[in-house]
Amino acid sequence: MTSLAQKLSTIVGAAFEALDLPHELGAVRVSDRPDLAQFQCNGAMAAAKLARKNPREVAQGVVDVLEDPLFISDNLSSLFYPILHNAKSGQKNANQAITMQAALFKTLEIAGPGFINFNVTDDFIAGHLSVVSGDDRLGIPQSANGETVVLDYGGMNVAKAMHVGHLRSLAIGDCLKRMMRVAGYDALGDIHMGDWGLQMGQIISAFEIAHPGWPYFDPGFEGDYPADAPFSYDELEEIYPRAAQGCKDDPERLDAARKATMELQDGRRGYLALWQHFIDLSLTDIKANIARLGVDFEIWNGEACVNYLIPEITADLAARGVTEDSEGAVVIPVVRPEDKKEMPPLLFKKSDGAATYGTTDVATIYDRIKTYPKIAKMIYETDLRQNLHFEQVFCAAEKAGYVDGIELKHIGHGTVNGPDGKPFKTREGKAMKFSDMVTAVMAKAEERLAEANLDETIGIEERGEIARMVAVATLKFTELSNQAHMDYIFDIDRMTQFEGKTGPYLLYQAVRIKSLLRKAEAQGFEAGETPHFVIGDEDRSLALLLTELPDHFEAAMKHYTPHVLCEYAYTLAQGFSSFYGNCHILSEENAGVRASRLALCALTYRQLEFVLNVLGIDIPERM
RNA sequence: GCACCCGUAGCUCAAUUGGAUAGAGUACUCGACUACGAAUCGAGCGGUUGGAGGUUCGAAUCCUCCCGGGUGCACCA
Repeated sequence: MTSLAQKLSTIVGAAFEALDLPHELGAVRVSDRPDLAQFQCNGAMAAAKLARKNPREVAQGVVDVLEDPLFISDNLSSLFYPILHNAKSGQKNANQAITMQAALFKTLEIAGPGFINFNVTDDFIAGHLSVVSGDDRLGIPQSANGETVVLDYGGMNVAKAMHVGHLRSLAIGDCLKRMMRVAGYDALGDIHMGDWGLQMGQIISAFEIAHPGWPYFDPGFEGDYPADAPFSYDELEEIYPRAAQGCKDDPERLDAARKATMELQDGRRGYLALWQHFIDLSLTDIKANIARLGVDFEIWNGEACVNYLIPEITADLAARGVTEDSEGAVVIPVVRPEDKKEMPPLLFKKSDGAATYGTTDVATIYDRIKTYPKIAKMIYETDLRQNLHFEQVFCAAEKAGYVDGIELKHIGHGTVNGPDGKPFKTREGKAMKFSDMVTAVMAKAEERLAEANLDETIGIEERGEIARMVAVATLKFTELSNQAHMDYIFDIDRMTQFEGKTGPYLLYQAVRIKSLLRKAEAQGFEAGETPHFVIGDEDRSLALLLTELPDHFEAAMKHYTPHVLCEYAYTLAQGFSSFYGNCHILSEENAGVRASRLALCALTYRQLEFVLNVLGIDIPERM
């Protein structure tokens, strides 16, 4: 099963092959001139360039092959089972072949410098949609077979409040994970918390200054440390920026922080106990935040999780001759032979022996390979500014020979700016907290729900849940519909308009279909399991849209670009809304047409639900 | 200094990776709720794709130079 355009590509590709031209040049796609045709193939022009021929002549040659009645029946009839199943196999004759050819193409013509334009018959569209309707995967092929993919996103820091920027990594990473699963991978999200660097030493030593009497700081203490932290998460979150600033201003405090970091990494008991409080408190906060967003992780590792592996890896890297000493530190030179530009070496260990994020990132790759024997990809979703770092880490892992046959991919997102185009700040000049942002959007959604004439049977609880779903749809859809690598303008007022190209629009259309289908059922109308589609002028554009899903999914997979799916979801929702406004569905008197239109609605709903699900957006029953 | 990213309609963004007449949303102006939910639909307005060259049947996309904005270059992550 594939898209309709891919089916056509198979036919046209075979036609190119019949002329000794590359099969791929027969690629057919939805036309970008719908006034001229439904589908187009541009390969004749590329082929003409290769063969140094006139493009229109090449195109004519392809069209001649396609118009040969025997061509399709001889080569490709198996592809068209649904519309051709009336033809008895093994009984091909010229008449029947003509029938098959005519059953596919309504028009077939050459335009401009050598475009081949196609219109297909309504029966062909109908047959295709019947098959799609009967397919659990809606025509999307499975491209993987249970290989493991680890996605590293979120990257929240311990003791540091989540801010608006985390929405980017969370939404994109989670969506990529869902895409990978649909494709057939065993995809695992790793939060990979920032819990092991100098910041930890900074906080520890700040506490040591403030509370020197705590048992965590007594080297001779041998008892049990308190199970609960003697400070709250809010206090922790507040102490961090002060500690960081303190180290900036005072070299002695910085030294103390460095020393504390190293001792923590060395396993000093009291520090570890204190550090565990940081983790516990931070996790509680993080889990509450991501639960509201509907995002989750399978792997709750942090940088610290590979600490025990560092001696082993350090030795291994040295044995492989990958590391070098440099100014007392251990580094990995990472210039690839083919690279022209200079690249600074990866700092693997600081001169005082402490680990950096270079250390833990390389160690994590090593660890994942051992933990997941079927690993095929590691995908990192972080701020774009870490680009160089990941290039270095990936190159180091390659040089060490850890990642043969494994794809390492960094997907960077741009900075979050305010409406003024500068890095986002609240009116008070502070970074907006993630939780405040979600709360604000939810409040707007509640407000909007209060204005709407909602069904009185919707209770306060359901209304709250609907508001949450609308808020999540808003946040994720605005986030995901931008390309990741672009800087991002965060404008909460614009975001909460809930009109036009927004998450709530998609929910609204989906809810409308759901409501319609409920009514249909109540009236005893059914589309049936393998619906028979009747495509008329009012149905055609929606029907054609419904043939496209696999193409968009494939494009999003290939380039790791969720915004392609957002675009399709919106186009489909809009196509439905237009269809809905233009024709009778329940009130259609012709039973066959009515059943077909209901089946179009049902299929639209399934596709919308599917895409929204991949985007991480849930649909309410009503709104 | 070296490297990377960005510049498209007033604003926010697309453009199937080199295809035809550069598309959406928003804002603005009209029009449509006694057929199924108006958070909707239809129509109009809006462009020298930052600029200049080049490559070719064809460029927002590729190459060169320039302008403007942002970012990164080992002991923070």
